[in-house]
Amino acid sequence: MDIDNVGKTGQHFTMFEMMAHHAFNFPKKFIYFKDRTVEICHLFLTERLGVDPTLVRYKESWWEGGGNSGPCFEVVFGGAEAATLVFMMNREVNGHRIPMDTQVVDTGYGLERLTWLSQATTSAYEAVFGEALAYLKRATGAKRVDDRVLREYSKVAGLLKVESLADIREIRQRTAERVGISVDELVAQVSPLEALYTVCDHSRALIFLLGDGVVPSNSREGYFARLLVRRGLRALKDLNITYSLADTVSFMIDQIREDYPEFFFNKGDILKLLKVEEARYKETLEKGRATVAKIAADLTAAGKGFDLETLLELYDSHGLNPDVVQEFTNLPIEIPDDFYARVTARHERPVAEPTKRTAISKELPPTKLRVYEDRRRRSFRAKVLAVEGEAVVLDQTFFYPEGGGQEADHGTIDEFEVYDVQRTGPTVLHFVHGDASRLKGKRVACVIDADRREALMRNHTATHIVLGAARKVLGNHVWQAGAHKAVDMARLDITHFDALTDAELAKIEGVANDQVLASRQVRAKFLARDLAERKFGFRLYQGGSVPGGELRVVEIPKWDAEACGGTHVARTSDVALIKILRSTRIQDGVVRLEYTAGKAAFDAVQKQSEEVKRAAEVFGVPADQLVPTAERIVAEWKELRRLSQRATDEQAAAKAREAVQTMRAAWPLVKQEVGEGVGFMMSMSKAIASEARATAILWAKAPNDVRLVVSRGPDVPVDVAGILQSVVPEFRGKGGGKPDFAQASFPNLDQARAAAERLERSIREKLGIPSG
RNA sequence: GGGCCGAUAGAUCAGCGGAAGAUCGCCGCCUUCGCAAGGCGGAAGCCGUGGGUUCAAAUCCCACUCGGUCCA
Repeated sequence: MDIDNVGKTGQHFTMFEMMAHHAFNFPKKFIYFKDRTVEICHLFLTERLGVDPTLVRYKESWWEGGGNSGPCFEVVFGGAEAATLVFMMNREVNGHRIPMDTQVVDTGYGLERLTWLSQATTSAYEAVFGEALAYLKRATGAKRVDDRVLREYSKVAGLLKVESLADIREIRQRTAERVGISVDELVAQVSPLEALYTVCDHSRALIFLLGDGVVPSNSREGYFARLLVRRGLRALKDLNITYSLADTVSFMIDQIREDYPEFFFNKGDILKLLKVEEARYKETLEKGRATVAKIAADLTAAGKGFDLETLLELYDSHGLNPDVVQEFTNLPIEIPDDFYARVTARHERPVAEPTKRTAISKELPPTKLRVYEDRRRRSFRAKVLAVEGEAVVLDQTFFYPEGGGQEADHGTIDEFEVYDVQRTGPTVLHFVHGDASRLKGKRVACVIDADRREALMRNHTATHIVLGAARKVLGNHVWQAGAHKAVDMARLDITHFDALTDAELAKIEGVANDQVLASRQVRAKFLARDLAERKFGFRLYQGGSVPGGELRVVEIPKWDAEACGGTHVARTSDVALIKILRSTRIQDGVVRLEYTAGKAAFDAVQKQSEEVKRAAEVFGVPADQLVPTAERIVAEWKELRRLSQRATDEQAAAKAREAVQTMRAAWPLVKQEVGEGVGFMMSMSKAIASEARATAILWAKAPNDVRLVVSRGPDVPVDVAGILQSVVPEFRGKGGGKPDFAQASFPNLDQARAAAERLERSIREKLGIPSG
């Protein structure tokens, strides 16, 4: 869906609510399929909604997706697609299409379109956003638009495929003709309404996005949220009213309170996110204003206007679309119809090749995964069913295969060391060092590395605790955006609109450890999906959605509940200690927390205090004096550096003055070796060159070579760099510079001296004064 | 996940191979009954971090960190 069209066509929405009915036809239990589905649909439309049956058309075509396929019907009327009926009956296996045992009916009805079509309002927006629109209209005092204009407009729009600005222009053209007014007049009438529609639509979409845990950012769905906010704000600006997007959203949340109480509950968080995003856009615009002014000045100086390339660059790199740029400058701007397509084209480059995965081709026997039966079991016996390379397949296992961000268990199978455990379908692969093929068919003794497993369990439970703590401290918009649990460290990525302050971090750490001390139970149990969702809500899916009708729910009562397949300790107190090590903003809208639990946390704390102690020893002060001492010493160091630089400058200037004044020549020329070092020499050279008619040739030893500089005052008519370049190669030197300042280096002092001699002669010659 | 832009004085930025600049702000002086404005002077910089190229790097190349932005 092209969000550019929202508001303009009378029927496009950013978001739509879909209603549906499904039927799963199991082999032994047939419910209904094609004919009956179409019948149900038709009855619903004509009898329930009262749509004229002659307007409804059913278009049959073929649907494919997610490895499945089957026939489908598009249900179209009034030029708009109102529903889709899909009949899944095949599945793709190795490029072959084979019939499914269970045939599925999957339908979708667009609520907004049905509302529109059954209410016969001037546009879909009027039907869907009746009250919110009224709210905004009161604020704008928007002139009433002739219903006839709107009706024609959306009728024409419905007939055409809308893909570009050109299409929109055509719609306007045709509508204007039909109503009998000019295009300009039409646009003047319609555009305030378009803006209103856009605001309503985007506000609603944002409520759902932000309410479902999306934080505006610069990537993925977060970016979509950002886009909606920015477009919404621009539309509001066009309307010239003082309402903020937050006001509109707030009003709408109240409106839909009954249907969506969870958004009402999270209203504070949603509005907070919006306000942050609004402020951020304002900042971007402020910066943009300066950028545009600068570029405009450069372009004017060059006698040019804004070209396409500049506009693309401004939008792509600075977030300023051409409309905004036009507001900031008086220079004429031309925007081609395909501007946004060109932006997209800029990004179209060969995609990175997909990472190759060594797939195990053969069909392997399934493993009975028994980890969840007993979290304390560390040794067991099992039968080896197969050995594939380094992978051992057992008939049953208590090893935890890597998953849910938790690393795999290690241990041994007989004398073989298990270094990784992975799951492929129903099979668990235990990777061992060496050739274990002789174990095939035998019963083996398996032992899990207990320390490792316990560390992983603590870190995993700690992750649930920290997530709950972050949500408590930062707000309900916090969701898990990724997580990894290793042995000595765990990390959790959370959605949040800003980097964390030290205070917030300390608070999260504190709250998390309170939960550890509270010694809450950690319960894990399998629940039917609908039951689990009803009890805990969609917050369950912190690690993404989970397939299957049954979920394993890990619950810390009154704190956190997640669908999770990991291993956990029995009580939060078993985590012992949570130490947050650091937090970084890994991208806009996502903050990464790194922490450890249990023994590793203790080690981390001990290591930190060890380091503080050692640092204190370096300064020779007690540990509690470390900070003030470090501050003092850095301040002193800066002061000393400054003083030393000033002293060098002063001494060098004095020496330079002395050397120049003793000369009493028309063109004083100082040539000498500087014993005080390269820095001193540079200062001196600069000081001499501040005399209008003076010239300096100085050299000094550097660690690896000898440096020489030639500098001259502004009145001396000599290109010292030119002379230097012509003289230096003869003495195995290299260098260059500007007409009034040049430098070179030589391998040793003798070469430098000889070069200086020659330089002096050349310069004197140029100045027309005798040598010596 | 991919692309592009950026990081220099407290702030905003210029400089884009020859040892660091402007404007605002700050401090002092002049002018004033006082304030603002004005005039003169001054302080203030590991030129994001680490490597490389070069006689020479804020400047060119590579990596990293941080920020901005666009696209899927």
